Amino acid sequence: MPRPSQNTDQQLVEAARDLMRSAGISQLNLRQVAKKAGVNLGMFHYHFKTKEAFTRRVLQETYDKFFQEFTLESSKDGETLGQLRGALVALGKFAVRNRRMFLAILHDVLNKDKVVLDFVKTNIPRHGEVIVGLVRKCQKEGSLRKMPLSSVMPFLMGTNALPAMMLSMMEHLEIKRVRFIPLKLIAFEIASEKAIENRVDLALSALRPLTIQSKSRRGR
Amino acid sequence: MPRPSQNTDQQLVEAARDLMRSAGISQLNLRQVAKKAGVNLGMFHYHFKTKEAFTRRVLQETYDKFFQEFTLESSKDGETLGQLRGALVALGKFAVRNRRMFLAILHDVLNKDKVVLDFVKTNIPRHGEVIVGLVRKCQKEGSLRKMPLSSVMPFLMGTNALPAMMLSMMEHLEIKRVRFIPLKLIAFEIASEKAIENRVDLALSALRPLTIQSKSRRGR
DNA sequence: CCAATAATTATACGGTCGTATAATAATTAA
DNA sequence: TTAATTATTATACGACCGTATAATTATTGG
Repeated sequence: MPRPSQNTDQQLVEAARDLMRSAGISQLNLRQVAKKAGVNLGMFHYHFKTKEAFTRRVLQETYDKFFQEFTLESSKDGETLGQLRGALVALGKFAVRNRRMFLAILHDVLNKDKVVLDFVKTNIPRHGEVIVGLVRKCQKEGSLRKMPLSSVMPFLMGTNALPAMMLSMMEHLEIKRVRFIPLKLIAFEIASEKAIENRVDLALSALRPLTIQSKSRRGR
Repeated sequence: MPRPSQNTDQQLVEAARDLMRSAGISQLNLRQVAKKAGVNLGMFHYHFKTKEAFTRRVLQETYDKFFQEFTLESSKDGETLGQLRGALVALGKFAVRNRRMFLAILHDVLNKDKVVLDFVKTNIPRHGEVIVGLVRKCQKEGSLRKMPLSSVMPFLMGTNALPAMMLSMMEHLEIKRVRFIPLKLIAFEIASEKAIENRVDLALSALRPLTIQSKSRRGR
């Protein structure tokens, strides 16, 4: 018996997600969103009351799937070092492939958005624990040198996370070339599977025992 | 014969630099800056005309001090590998010490703040070039393995940049502990000079020639 | 002391933004 | 057809921000 809804709430959310990709959630402009969605400005108050509630819903829909998508299921068989390598490569590939999303998350984290914060706080540790466990096991087995985790972990995490972020940021800023080299080429060299694996091997080789210095396992 | 200046321009710049550290340039509020400086709002227009001109000056003064430090520490004499190590350590210390500001700048970059973007685009390459030059020289001299720069550079840059960023972000989010370990302790282990040097040595050792595997130079 | 000059203050203009609300439109059960 | 209910529109309020300006203050050479 009421007037039927035209799902303006969903239209607004989707328009916002589009705009978010280029500008970030922090500088989302409600009038702009409404215009893009072809929906009246007043619908924000009708559906969501406040901007915070609205952005919460936008972020919810954006990040929900993203975080569930990635699970570090390390294969239980093989050497522990090989397992660690596999986990790091998987993490690296995921980071590189979803680099734009990572940058967006970073952006939202810096804006102290509560929704994103909750996601990050619950999801990052989960993956971290897997890596930590494997590193410890390797250290006990002697395949990695004994070093404090506070040194090892940031080092390992940085090997692929930072290249992915740097690349994503350059793309974000639409930088055309670095040192006269086209970004496209650099992107390939940074984001290729081989490059990701190489960086992991590079990092692991640095952590191996000093006595038996050798290349860490190569090839896929 | 005129009324003497109370250097309100400088007071404003310094107040802004303080505020910038916590929130970044992009969300700098002129009324807030004026209040912190104890200077009248109108002085902005008197001294700088526009906000953009003001933030440009703020950034300039902030950066100039940094660059002086960097060039000083990375141009000492000795082996090329030692120079590279010095430059990386200087950069690392710099990144770790000013991690809060780095995060703020990152925030501004993501917000596509025009002033900050101009700055980053013109100044970051300068630091990169120094490192690139040293890496190449090391590779020619044989103290580093020959590898494509596109692999080496992100790897080297990541060793200290990411730990610094991770730490700063955790502080930013007021995370109290990681894996039951107080953040203060972790901060010390990540940000100490020794830790910074260790990470550089770790990274460099991974890049050394495979035949003559040895620890990269230690000590300060 | 006075005129000239530069620095500082108080205040407001115009714009943008999130929010709010009264009026109106569309639908269906009765 | 009408009453009831929900959705949508047009519009405005109030706060904030960068910018602008007229008035006021402090200083010094003549």
